[in-house]
Amino acid sequence: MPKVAESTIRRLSLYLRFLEEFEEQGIETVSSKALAGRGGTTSAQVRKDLSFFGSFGKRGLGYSVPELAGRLRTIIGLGHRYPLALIGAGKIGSALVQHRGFAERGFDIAAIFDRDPEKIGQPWNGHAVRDISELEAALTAEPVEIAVITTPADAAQAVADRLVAVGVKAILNFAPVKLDVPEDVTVKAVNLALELEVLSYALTNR
Amino acid sequence: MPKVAESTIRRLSLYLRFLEEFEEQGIETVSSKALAGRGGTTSAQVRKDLSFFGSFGKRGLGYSVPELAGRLRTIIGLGHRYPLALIGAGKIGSALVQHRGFAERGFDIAAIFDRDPEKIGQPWNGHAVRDISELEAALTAEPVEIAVITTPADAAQAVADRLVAVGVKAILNFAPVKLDVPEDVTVKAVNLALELEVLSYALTNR
DNA sequence: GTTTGTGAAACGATTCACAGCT
DNA sequence: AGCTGTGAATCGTTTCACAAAC
Repeated sequence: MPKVAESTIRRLSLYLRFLEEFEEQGIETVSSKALAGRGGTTSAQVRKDLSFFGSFGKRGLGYSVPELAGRLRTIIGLGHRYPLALIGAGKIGSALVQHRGFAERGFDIAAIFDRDPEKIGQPWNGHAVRDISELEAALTAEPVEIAVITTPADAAQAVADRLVAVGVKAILNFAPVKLDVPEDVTVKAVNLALELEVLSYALTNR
Repeated sequence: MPKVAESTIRRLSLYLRFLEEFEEQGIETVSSKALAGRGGTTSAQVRKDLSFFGSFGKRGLGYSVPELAGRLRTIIGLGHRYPLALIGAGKIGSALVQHRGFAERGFDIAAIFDRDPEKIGQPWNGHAVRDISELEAALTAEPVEIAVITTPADAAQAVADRLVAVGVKAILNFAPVKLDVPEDVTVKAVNLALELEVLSYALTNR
């Protein structure tokens, strides 16, 4: 398996989106230049990104839109749907559950856990909220590979430990703490206030 | 003004958080090693990051916690609060409005706009939703530097154009499209499905 | 003639290692 | 003795440029 930078993978995901748009429009063939123009990159970058995984184009012609889309789905691992566990039935959790973009891209929220007795058992955005104490039982019966943590910061590490114990291998973490996990578990952190601080810096330094 | 990588700015924001924790604990002085251990980096990285902006430490001793925190606030531009305009009173918007982390870090949602007549004028998470047609008038009367776009993809570029026209200089964009803006306007994109796809890739390639 | 695929070159970020203060 | 600040070395990513394929 080639060792590839995350920035490359992110661009591949974007290329896939563009290819799907081209597919809808019935466009059969696309050049690296056209793909690059659609996102904010260069044709050389597109070709280099793809070259890590193989050679999918025809010289002089470009890439077959459906073929390249299929290849990218395979590379990224989108050949099947992913059930997700969501821990934390709060504001962000609610937004994610309702978020159309997840299901559209193959990610289904399959189980929701919270600690708050007022929420447990209640219907919530069309799902039932389960008691966090059932986490082990539920995720043993129906395992997931990916979990999303939207708990407060002080609960996140304990939740992560329990997820890892039941075999979760990837975590999307919205809690503003660095999670400590075994190295075969992948964590992606999303920190919204941090993004605003980057904007603040940009505003300040002009 | 030094030209500094975004990755450096992101780490500075994290260092500031850690310093604030140390401050609460009454810790007076901290070494680059201690700051590094708290986030996931190295002491050399911490010192290099700070060195772009000056020399704030004492050799043999480390950094004064309150002083360094103050310096970082100045560098990042957190010396004052930022009013934000939010465009799109949907699920993600709702989560952001309620999100404690924004206000905690100095960002206040000051105006919310939507296109949906059912939402306009309604109280919504403690704020009033205004008609998007009032955007120019409202943001001229009370300008903001930073706006957050949570509209559907197909509305985002038009909204961005209007924001730029009323002087917005930084945009946090949750719509899954690349925004085209003048080069003096900074855009940060947040694409949640993309983060899951990065996890999918990691799961697939082991 | 056009566009890919890819080594080589350029660029950028991180890590090293040590001189210089306290 | 301990820890910072920083030039130099290393490592990784992007861009260039061109031969090969169609």
